Amino acid sequence: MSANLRQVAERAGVSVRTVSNVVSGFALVAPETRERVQRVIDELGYKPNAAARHLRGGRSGLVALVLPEIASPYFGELAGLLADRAGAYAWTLLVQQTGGDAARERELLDGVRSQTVDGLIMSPWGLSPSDLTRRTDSAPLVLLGEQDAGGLLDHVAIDNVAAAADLTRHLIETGRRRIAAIGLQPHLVNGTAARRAEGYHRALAEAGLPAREIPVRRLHRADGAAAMTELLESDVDAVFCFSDQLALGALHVAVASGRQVPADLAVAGFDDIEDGRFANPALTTVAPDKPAIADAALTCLADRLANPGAPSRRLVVPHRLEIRASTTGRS
Amino acid sequence: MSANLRQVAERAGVSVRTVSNVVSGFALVAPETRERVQRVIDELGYKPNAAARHLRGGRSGLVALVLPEIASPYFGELAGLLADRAGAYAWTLLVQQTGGDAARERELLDGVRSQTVDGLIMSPWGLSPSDLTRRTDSAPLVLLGEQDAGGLLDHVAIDNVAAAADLTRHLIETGRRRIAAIGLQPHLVNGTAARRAEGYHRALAEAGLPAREIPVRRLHRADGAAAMTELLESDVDAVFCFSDQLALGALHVAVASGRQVPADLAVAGFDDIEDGRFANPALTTVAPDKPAIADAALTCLADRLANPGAPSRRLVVPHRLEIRASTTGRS
DNA sequence: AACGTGGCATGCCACGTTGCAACATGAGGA
DNA sequence: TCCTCATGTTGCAACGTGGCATGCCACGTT
Repeated sequence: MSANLRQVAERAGVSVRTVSNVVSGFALVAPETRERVQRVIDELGYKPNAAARHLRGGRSGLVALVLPEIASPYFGELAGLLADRAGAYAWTLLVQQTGGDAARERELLDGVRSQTVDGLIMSPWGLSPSDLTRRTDSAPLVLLGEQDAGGLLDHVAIDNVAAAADLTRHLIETGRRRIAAIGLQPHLVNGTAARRAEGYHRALAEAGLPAREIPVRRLHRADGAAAMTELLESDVDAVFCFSDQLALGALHVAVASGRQVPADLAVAGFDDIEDGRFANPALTTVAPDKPAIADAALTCLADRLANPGAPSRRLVVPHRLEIRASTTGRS
Repeated sequence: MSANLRQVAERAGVSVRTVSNVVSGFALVAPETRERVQRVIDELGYKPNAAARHLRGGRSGLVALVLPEIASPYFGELAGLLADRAGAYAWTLLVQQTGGDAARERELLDGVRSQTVDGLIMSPWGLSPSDLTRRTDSAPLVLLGEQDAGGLLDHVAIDNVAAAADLTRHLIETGRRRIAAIGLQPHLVNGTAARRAEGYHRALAEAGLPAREIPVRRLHRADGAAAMTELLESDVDAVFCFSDQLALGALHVAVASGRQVPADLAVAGFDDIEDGRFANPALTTVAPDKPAIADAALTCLADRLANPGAPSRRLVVPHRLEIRASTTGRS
């Protein structure tokens, strides 16, 4: 059991209030008093009680990161960046997994634990815009990924349409003509996959090429592998997967079944997860600026907390194409 | 701003205490009173205030997961399992990254945020046993991975010596004779790599084969790639990496430089991360029972919380060998 | 000598909850 | 009739902190 303000105060021969002033460092305290109190603080190993501060001040210093699954490399990398950078805002990150389940997302959005946190950073999959805007909880919320919530909520995303079009154009430039896309999720409300599909279609239309789409249930490697197995029977010469995980699953099946990548078949992904850089062959992908996403999300949350009434913002973060061996053949 | 007990009490015409009884569900409350109060609770959307509960009861419902980096697939997968299972204990997971830095680990071990949490689950890299036992904070602590803390702390691990020996024997059985190991971290106090090295040496000694060790700074793919680059000049016919990430980096370099895996060179890892299953070729590895690790850690923490004075335990979790194409050639 | 000023220090209170002990009520037994 | 007991219900106190208003003192000014 750690010491409290009262014990420090008694031992230092000052009032509780003065110790509080020393601890928070703000108010007027005579240098010698401050020093004496500080000595007692060190002696007793006093640490401010977070629960009391939270109750008194209304801030917990916690931010919830709500995402489908932390084990997914893209979210893992993002979580790492967020956790590191949260320190600059005196925040600690708390992880909530939803599995992409709409009911669970709604529950987390609106309460249970949300009283505990100063804000939420969320990547919703199953929630509709109306779910998002209808929420009753008042904790600031920043969305990751594209969510059309009628411009009523803060969110941070890359330009998915442009990115997908860029990547598709790259495939066309390397001579591919029968380019399939893996990764539409018709059962989800989440707009991200739809945006990427839009970019894919746009680039194909420009070049007068046909589209071919394979929907998936989830974005795991196994889904990419299953989709690729299906595609092996057709004569596609390129596959654009809407996530690197899908692409790695597809790549595995393609290579394992004897296809030459990229000679026979180009494979490209999205997200620039570390696995892709070390895949065989290395995976061409769209690389969102993840540090920028993390910074934007935290800054946005901090701004919202400081100014709850401000108009909501849509922050667009840069991305770039990472051309690697899986589409160009140079290793 | 959410309603509090007092407002519910006033509206329901009962005392604050009775509402509290209804909310916590335990004490004696007449069915009709309970129903009336419950109606008001729903009406006002009352949610218990976590800060006040924490202050009053001393429990926050938070458990800190302290690890080197959440973006590392092994830790990411483990964090996902822990986050999911924590719900069964009414816990929420909070993530703290150390980067493997000893000073940061010590800081997290002993305070700052630890007042906030009911317990810590930690995977230390840089801390010595004496650092671990010398800590002043009283929050229950469970260590992940092998840590020789003089038997004074709870920890959960697989039998790393046996696992490494098993894997090395598998390599020998497939005809390998010049087996290198990548992954010793001489600069770290962390005992895990040393245990794996011990198993590796033991199996080699049994077969009368020579050892060859390449130390690394970290366990990232890039480190495995660098180590493999070094090894390419020698004539090893198998590489045992102490993590799948190292192995994937090594595999990438080996394949990219034209080696036939597994014909010319077998590559094996440790951890059974998902990437390895979909690598080209798929990666042979030691698969710790991760769900069991997560369960053991949480149970252990809960037990310790219930009974702070109990003797500390070392929980050994099962593992198994996952033989895949990177060592056997069957894909 | 009286007054004003500014630097320090303090006491009181409230944040929302739950443990504890006490109290009200009505039923049942001596 | 009185006492006991079980069932419901209640008020008080305390967890540790920070905002607010005020008190105190020394010093400089009028």
